[in-house]
Amino acid sequence: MASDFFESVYQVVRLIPKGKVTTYGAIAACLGSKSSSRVVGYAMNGSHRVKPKVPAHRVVNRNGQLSGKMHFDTPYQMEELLKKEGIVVKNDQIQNFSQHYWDPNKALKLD
DNA sequence: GTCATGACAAAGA
DNA sequence: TTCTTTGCCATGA
Repeated sequence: MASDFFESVYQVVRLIPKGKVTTYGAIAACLGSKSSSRVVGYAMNGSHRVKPKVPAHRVVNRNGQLSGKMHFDTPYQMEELLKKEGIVVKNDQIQNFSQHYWDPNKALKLD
């Protein structure tokens, strides 16, 4: 059972449009606690057990690195999914990260 | 009930 | 500039 904080995380992650990615810190900041990025990552760890699975593959660390690819069914599933959405992944690193970056704060503000 | 750990990030030295 | 330390909250033992 996910706590409210986790639910908020899942909610934001599900808002990420296809072909876009965001960072743990951005989500944490979106929730109001920029320092909670670690909790966001842990929330992603439980993302596989929530009913509406969240596109966790669209969430990477601030370096654009596929930090959590090993937590998927298969370690290569994450980059596969990203590639399918048009994102170029090289050596667990998203290329043109700034180009694919999607800011939840901005999206929510614009609504 | 407490202790340690985790898909991270920002600030200090 | 890089390296180290602290914060955050939930989960598991």
